[in-house]
Amino acid sequence: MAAHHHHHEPQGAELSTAARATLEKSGEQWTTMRAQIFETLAGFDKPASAYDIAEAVSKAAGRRVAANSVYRILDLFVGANLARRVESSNAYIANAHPDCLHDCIFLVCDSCGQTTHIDNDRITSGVRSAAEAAGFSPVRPVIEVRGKCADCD
Amino acid sequence: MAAHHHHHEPQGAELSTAARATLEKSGEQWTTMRAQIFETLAGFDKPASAYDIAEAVSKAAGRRVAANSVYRILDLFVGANLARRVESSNAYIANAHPDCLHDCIFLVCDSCGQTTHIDNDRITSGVRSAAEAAGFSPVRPVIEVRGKCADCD
DNA sequence: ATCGCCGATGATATATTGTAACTCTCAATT
DNA sequence: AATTGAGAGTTACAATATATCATCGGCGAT
Repeated sequence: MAAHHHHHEPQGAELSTAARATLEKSGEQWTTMRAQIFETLAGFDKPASAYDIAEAVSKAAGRRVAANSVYRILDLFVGANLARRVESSNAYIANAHPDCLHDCIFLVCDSCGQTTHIDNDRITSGVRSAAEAAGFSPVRPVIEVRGKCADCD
Repeated sequence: MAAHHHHHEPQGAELSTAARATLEKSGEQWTTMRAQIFETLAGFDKPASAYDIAEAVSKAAGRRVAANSVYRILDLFVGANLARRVESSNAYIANAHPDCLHDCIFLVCDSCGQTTHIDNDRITSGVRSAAEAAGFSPVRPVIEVRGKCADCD
């Protein structure tokens, strides 16, 4: 790994607090709905689709929450780096350290769906420079690896 | 770029011939429908969705071609390396050199949709080894970069 | 030859994922 | 009290993807 860089990986309530701080710092409100969606997303152990989240929040809150509300809020979260979208799964995952910005790499297990995330700045900056070398202005690298996790292997 | 490696990039009829050879080598038939879909896909200048292809083939052939047939054939093509799926666009692109196997990197312009493909074995093998180092057995790296192409920049 | 099998395709239906347009509510401000 | 604007709800729809069963045509075995 390139630059080490120790994350203290907050979980549960502590993670929500960190997420809230980040979101508010960007001028957005931390509403009840947003908190519920964030906590639900963080509670999944693998990437969740907007519909998974809508269903879980509906059940937990005892009232119907529509998918489009979930999408709005997920988009906001992705923009604020509180969550990431896993493109090859059409699903979202909470960001364990919203305060620090990385291009990240997801390892997605095709058999159990577990998705882990690694940081490797040497690789991601290599991808960015290769794109630049081709006359392209990179905005968002999408680097995901489909395969088998250690447990399923 | 790592290992240079000259592709003679076939186009049009020549590309179809190469695709046909590759597909038949893998024990599959090159049917009229498959040829039409391949040629249609190759005719697009940017990634095409299964529905785009279904529509174009329907128009060209004067009969209705259903999306699911297109999906079946695209899956076959992807499996045989005749086409690639661009995950972040939910779309497909013809592979200009079906006879040689690469992990490839797509540069997708968010403004015009143009998608170019680069090969860089140093990067892709770096991604594979990073995944392996994390106890993961990589099968298919998905490396795409969203951004702006030289023309739109 | 004809019967049955099989791969390819067609037809239909449905599931999943994602957007658009408009409304409602509530709280801050005027 | 009226105005405004952000957040959330409602409804409708579009786009992407899969499942199931039917049909057709070739081809080998009887």
